[in-house]
Parts: sequence; C-alpha cells; structure tokens
Amino acid sequence: MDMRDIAKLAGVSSATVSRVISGSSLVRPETVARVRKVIEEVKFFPNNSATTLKYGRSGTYGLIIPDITNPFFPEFIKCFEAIVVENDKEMLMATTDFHSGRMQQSIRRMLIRKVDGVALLASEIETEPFEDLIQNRVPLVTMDRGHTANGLSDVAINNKSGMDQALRHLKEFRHKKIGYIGGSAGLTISDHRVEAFIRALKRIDIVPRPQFIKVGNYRITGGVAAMTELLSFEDRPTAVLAANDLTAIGAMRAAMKMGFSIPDDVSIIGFDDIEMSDIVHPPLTTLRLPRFELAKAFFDALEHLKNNPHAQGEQHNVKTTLVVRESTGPAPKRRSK
Amino acid sequence: MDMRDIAKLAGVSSATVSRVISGSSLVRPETVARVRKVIEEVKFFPNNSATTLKYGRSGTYGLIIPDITNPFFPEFIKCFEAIVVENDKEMLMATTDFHSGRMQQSIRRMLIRKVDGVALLASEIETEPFEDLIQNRVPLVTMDRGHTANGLSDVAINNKSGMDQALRHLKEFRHKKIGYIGGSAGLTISDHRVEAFIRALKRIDIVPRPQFIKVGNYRITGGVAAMTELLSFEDRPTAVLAANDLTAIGAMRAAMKMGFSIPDDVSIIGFDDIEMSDIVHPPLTTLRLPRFELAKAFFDALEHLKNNPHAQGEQHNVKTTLVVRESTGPAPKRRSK
DNA sequence: GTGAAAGCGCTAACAA
DNA sequence: TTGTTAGCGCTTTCAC
Repeated sequence: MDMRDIAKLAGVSSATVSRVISGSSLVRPETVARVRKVIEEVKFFPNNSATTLKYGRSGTYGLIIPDITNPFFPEFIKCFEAIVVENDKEMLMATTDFHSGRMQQSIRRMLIRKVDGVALLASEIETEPFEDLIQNRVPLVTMDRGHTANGLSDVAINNKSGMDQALRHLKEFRHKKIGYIGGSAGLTISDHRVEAFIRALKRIDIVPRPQFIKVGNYRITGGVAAMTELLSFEDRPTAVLAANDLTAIGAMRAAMKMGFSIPDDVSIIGFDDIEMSDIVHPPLTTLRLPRFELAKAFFDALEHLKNNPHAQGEQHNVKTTLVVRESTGPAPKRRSK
Repeated sequence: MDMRDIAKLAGVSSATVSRVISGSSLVRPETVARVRKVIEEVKFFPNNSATTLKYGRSGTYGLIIPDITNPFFPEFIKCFEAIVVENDKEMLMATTDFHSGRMQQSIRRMLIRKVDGVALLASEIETEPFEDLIQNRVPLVTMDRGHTANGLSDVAINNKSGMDQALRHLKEFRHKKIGYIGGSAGLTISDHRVEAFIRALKRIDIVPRPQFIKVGNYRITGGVAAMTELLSFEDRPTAVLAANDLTAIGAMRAAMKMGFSIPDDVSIIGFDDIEMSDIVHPPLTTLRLPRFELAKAFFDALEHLKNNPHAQGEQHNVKTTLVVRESTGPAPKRRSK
C-alpha cells in the first residue's frame, strides 16, 4: 500500500497525495478531503524510509546516555522523547554503559540510521569517537564539556552557582570540614565538578583538603565505598557533597551503617534530585537539575545546528537549584565517638 | 558518499561493494580486501534507509513501555537493547505514560518506521490500537495477556507459581489475613494478577476478603494510598502483597508513617525486584522477575514471528522467584493496634 | 490545481 | 567472479 494506491483510489496522482500528506496549500480543498478520506479508510501510513532516502535526513535525533539504570536518565529520556515526538521527529536511544566499545557502536548506529543530530550525555574523555560524527557533518550537542565548534554545541550545567548555593547552605550551618565524592575519574563532567567544588570552597574561605575529595562511580556502591573511607578518618568531614544522588544515597547508607546519624553527625547533599531522593530516609537535600529544561536545551540546540549547518556551535546553560530536605543540618558541636 | 563512490575508488561496481558489505562469499578475497580498504579509508557507512526501502523491513524492533520512570523498565530496556544490538538490529523505544493517546501515537511511530515487530509491555484493556499492527502484518508480542493469534505471541509471567511461593512463605509465618494492592484497574495485567492472587489464596485455604484487595497505580503514591486504607481497618491484614515493588515501597512508607513496624506489625511482599528494593529499609522481600530472560523471551518471540509470517503465535512463560529479605516475618501474635 | 517523471542509495535477478 | 539494471516509495521540479 503506497501513495500510488491511494492516488488511484482517490482518482488523483501520487504527487497530489504527497502534497496532501505534507499539508501543502496548493491543493484544492475538495481534493484534500477526498484524499484524506481514502487515507483514513485504508489506514495508510507513509513509508518513512522513502522520505529519508529522498531527503538524506531521517527526522531522528540520537540520544546517547551512559547508564539508563541511573534514575536521572529515564526522567531525562522521558522529557526528551516527549519533546521530540511532539515536534514530529523520532528519537534513537543508545546506552554506552560507560564502555568505549559500546560508545563506538552507538555512534555507528546513529550514522547508519542517518540521524539529524546527536545528544551526547555520556562524555568520555576520549574525543575520538566524535570524529566520525563531525566528519559526517552530524550536529552534535554534548553535556558539560564546555567546548563548542562548527556543528558542535554544548549544554553546560552551571556548576558554579549550584556549588555556591550548596556551600552557602552548609556554611549557614557552620560546617567547616566539607568532603566531596565525585564521579568516575577521567570523565570530563566529573572533573569539571571537582574543580567547581574546589573553587566554590575557596570562595567561602575554606581551604580544600585533598584527602576529603574522593572518587566514586555515579552509583550507590561508589558512594558507600567513598563515604566509608571519609568517615574512618580521625578528623572527618561534617558534611559531604556527592556528584549525584545515587552516590549521596550510598553515602547515607554507609554513614548509617557505621552508626552515624544524618544530619546530626554528617550532612549530605546530592545532585540531580531524582524521584528517589524524596523517598529515602532522611529525604535528601540536593541540587536539582531540571530535566525538562535540560531536554529542551538539547533539543533546541540540535534544531539550531541542523537548520544552520555552517553555524558555529553555541554554549547553553542550565541552572541547578538547591532543594533543602532533611539530610543537612547544623554541624555537630563536638566530636561524637 | 554512497556505494557507487566506493565502487569507483576500488575499481569495481556498486554491486560488488554491496556484496562485500553483506559478506557474500561470491567475491574474490583480493577484491574483498581492496573494497574493505577503501571503506575503511573513507569511513563509509551504508545508508540504512535505502536498504529498508528496498526490503520493506527495517531491522528494527519496537518496544512500547508504559512508564520509563518505574525502575523495572530501564533495567528491562537495557537488556533488550543489548540483545537487539548484538544481533545487528535496532530498537525503537516509545513510552505511553499509561495514556491511550500516547499509545496510538507510539504505534503510529512503529508503523511509519516500518519496524519488524513490536514488543508491547504496556497492555491496556483496549485491543483497538493493536488492530493497526495486526492489519499491517507487524509481528506483535505482548506481556501477560495470555492470548495468541496469527502473528501475535505472548510472554506470560507465571503468576501462579510466584503467588504460590509468596503465599507459602507467608503461611509459614502463620499469616492468615493477607491483603493485596493491585495495579491500575482495567489493565489486563493487573486483573490477571488479582485473579492469580485469589486463586493462590484459596489454594492455601484462606478465604479471600474483598475489602483486603485494593487497587493501586504501579507507583509509590498508589501504594501509600492503598496501604493507608488497609491499615485503618479495625481488623486489618497482617501481610500485604503488592503488584510491583514501587507499590510495595509506598505501602512500607505508609505503614511506617502510621507507626507500624515492618515486619513486626505487617509483612510486605513486592514484585519485580528492582535494584531499589535492596536499598530501602527494611530491604524488601519480593518476587523477582528476571529482566534478561524476559527480554530474551520477547526477542526470540519476535524473531520467530518475523521468520514465520504465517505461523500461529506462541505462548511463552517466564518464572518468578521469591527473594526473601527483611520486610516479611512472623504474623503478630495479638493485636497491637 | 494537478500530473509526469527523475532520482535518493541499495539489492538481487540476470547477463556476461 | 563481477557488472548492469530495475525498482523499493516518496518528493519535487517542470509542464500542462
């Protein structure tokens, strides 16, 4: 069943059917009605691959994420999918699992399916895989790499203001010894966040202590491991910032398991504000990263690059806001234990 | 850059290039090598839409899920994506958000993109949306609808054995008053599970009490609401089964908020075994639904239908296993109000 | 306002 | 073993 069949049934040519479907204004209303009726009756669906072949563009945006198991990403995907579909486009999702082989493969999938652009939320240190995308003139929007180029835009998370909010909050509670549990070492996003943390610390006149800065893995296990180390110091932090909520939740578990109470002995602040953070005990104070805004920023950036193939990429910005719940409180007066 | 370009560079015809790419054995090894070299050099990616157009099949399987925010689904998607990609196919994911308009739209997306089959994990009561799929001879594999037909297979979750395990476990703890919090009313999956619950109850000689059977929404909120009702009865259940883990977690929260302790006052059993269930307090006893097996069952069923277009659909089965953690314990000896 | 026809890139039947 | 060619379904220019 193709447009020619519809054309025959409606007594017109396939060109007219095409025009009706694409909503061209050049067709007489009666003709439109007649064609529409036939389309309805036989439940005709145009074959997208023909259009893609003809145009060289598929109307699909690729989305590459590291770990769909981290609740932040499903929430993001949901928003991104909604925006994409609402704009009559399609989404092609790929997961890398933090694995560079899977990353290569994902990019290959994008290229083969002729996506109109790629939103890359899994920034690895290696830029090599991007090359193929750039070389094939596929618009690319990265997250928090702070680097733009021709056909390459970036959506940055405003770490500075977020960190400032978090640290100001802790300062009001008189915390002086503040730790940080980062993401995986070597990923640019996590490096950026560590740096932002150190600078923000200095801004509130606290001298950063290297031993208070630990690396995690963006998962609960990483938070558990890092927090266990932090709390076994004789001179331990009274507050800890985590690179994401999962890490923070792991940190909370570790602290509680070691007999510390939250927030009386240690305050903990997460990052993302996943749904779960409101459910754990105590509910987690966290820097909320607004998914919808973020998804919209990616989509807009992609559209812009697609429609302006020779334009320089743009640097976008999404702000976080501090959501104060119950995992933060006044610094302990004296050492307990 | 297309196959003709490669052909020219390699001094062969485009047909030969095609043969090399598809791994035909008819090409002389030296020719293969020469063509491969050119492909490597210019980093050529075949245009999938041309193949799709030619074949009428896209090498893509659709996956329709209700709610990517429920942690079970990301875990499932991850497995399904891995299997699909490993088999050199593609996955097209769509979320319905339990909304029938989104369902229609998702199916439309599948049809337009010429998917080779659809895995439908969001079974609504209405069969109407499927019609388009069936009519267009798109293989369809549903979850737990227990109905097969031409080009329609089903993967059932063995509710019977799961329920039996759960109830036997509770019986050993001398529970007599057992409640159930289902999914959304009207969805066939949840109806099936309620029925399975009632039958399993009878099998251990407990007379089901209608007021102990509540409806939820597959989310935490539903569990909270239903559990609050269940526990406000004078004569309240001492154990509750939930339709999924999120519901069970909501139930736990409600119970704890009302001052009941788990499992001393009420035992709770979930369903799915999402990662979170091991993290909540107390860790949740639950019926584990193995994602990888489930994903594999869907994939195999799809492949089978695709390769045997005129075959009758098959009924597959996936078994659950009871994971005993700390949310279940002996029934309270006497009323603790 | 509508139709005819070329061509997007690939594959497979057929020819050589 | 390799090449030639028709055609998958759609869009769009050009002609009417």
